[in-house]
Amino acid sequence: METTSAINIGIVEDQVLFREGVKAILNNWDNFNVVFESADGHSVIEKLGKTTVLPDVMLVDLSLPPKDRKEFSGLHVTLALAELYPDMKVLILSVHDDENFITELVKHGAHGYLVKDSDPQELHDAIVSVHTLGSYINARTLKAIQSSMGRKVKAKKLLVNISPREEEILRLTCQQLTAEEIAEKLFISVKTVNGHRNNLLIKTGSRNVTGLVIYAIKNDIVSII
Amino acid sequence: METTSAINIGIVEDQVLFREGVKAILNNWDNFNVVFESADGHSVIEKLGKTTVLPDVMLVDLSLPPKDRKEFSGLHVTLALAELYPDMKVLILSVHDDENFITELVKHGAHGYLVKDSDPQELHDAIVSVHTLGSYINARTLKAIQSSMGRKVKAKKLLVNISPREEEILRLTCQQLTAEEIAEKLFISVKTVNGHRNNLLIKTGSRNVTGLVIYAIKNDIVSII
DNA sequence: TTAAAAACAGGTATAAATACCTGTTCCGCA
DNA sequence: TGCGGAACAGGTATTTATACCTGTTTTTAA
Repeated sequence: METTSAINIGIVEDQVLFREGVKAILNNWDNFNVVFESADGHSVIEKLGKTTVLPDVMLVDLSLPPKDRKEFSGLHVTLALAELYPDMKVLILSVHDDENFITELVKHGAHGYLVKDSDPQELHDAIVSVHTLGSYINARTLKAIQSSMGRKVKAKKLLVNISPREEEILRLTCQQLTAEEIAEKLFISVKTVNGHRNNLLIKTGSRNVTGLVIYAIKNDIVSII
Repeated sequence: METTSAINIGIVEDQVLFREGVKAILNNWDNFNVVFESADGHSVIEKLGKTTVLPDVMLVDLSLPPKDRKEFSGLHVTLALAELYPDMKVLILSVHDDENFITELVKHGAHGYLVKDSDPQELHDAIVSVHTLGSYINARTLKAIQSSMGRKVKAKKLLVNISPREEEILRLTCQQLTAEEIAEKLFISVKTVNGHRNNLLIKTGSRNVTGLVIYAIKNDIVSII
């Protein structure tokens, strides 16, 4: 991957030492210009309005401290930046490697995610990647996204054998149809539908429809998208 | 991003010309070795079993033609590889830039996604990135993932106001507890639990628990992971 | 600082789902 | 080729969920 023209970088980070450290590291590379910095999420939008040189890439600390009572975390900064400056790339820096954290951020418009204990080379790659490719997602982040999307590669194998008829009834059940409605649709008796449902309960180890629905979603029998 | 040691690459692609073309391009770079190739999805697993040098990165054509009647597309190859060779990185090559296609693939274990009309440099970057970082997702792919996750975000905003008590009952309902069990757990009457459930049905526009469970999953009130 | 709204608790019928059965048919396999 | 197993269809009680109410308390906003 080649670094083309200079990249303007902004930093939103409350810890002074960390902020200065990152700045020092970034300035070690010729084509990185730190053109913006802010210590808290609240002032970011305000300060950006007064700036002539907008950052291409904004590094945002996830754990920005809420000012007053109102929450305005890295997530909110991300949301606001995505809304106001759609061309700006947001690269999250965080101490968390919690899957949910990562997924939430990416879902809300972050272009990349990096844990804070990454080495300088990783930071460099992430910035370049975010700038040139439009995103930076490493293996850890991808895994988080996949698991939050309900990747079910493993479970596919453990699938109990659901018969075609049972699957059909499961699918219709997930569409909030009652046994009676399913019976009408399939031209069979309500009792038969309930019979199949009971077999499904046993096969999937569920106690009631709730379990069936969750099973169906987990095993990609129905999609909730 | 620096290319470290040599990368062993496999190609699963039915179009001979395209396969040869990619091979020629890859061989132009010193540290890329094409060690495996296959024209269809079916023979991949079989052939891999007989191979001594396993590919680090497998390029998989998404639109592999189904052999006979049985479907065995790039998706199936991806699933099979993820299952059998968890360390192998799967990089999808596709003519489609359909969001659903991309998301499905990533969900099922692909480590990267690249449209076929990308230039050689992009292919190079993708292979290196998949190999060293464990993933390659460019702006287009990220957008697809985000938008497929995005429905959740929208729904979050349109969220009807579920009261804390209702959310609690919804959560327990999703754990396959009956109204009676929930009542015991919360030290309230079964009638009260049912009252809350009814309010939930109305608020979420559901017909029965099935709808509640799907609502809860869609809105991240419960996790199915 | 009160009205209004919403949360919370509970009640009564009724509809639906669940537990537990029987019998037939169809298919793989030894 | 006929045996075992599973799919499919149906039936009977019983349990559980749903529809539709009333009243009290707590929040919200004008």
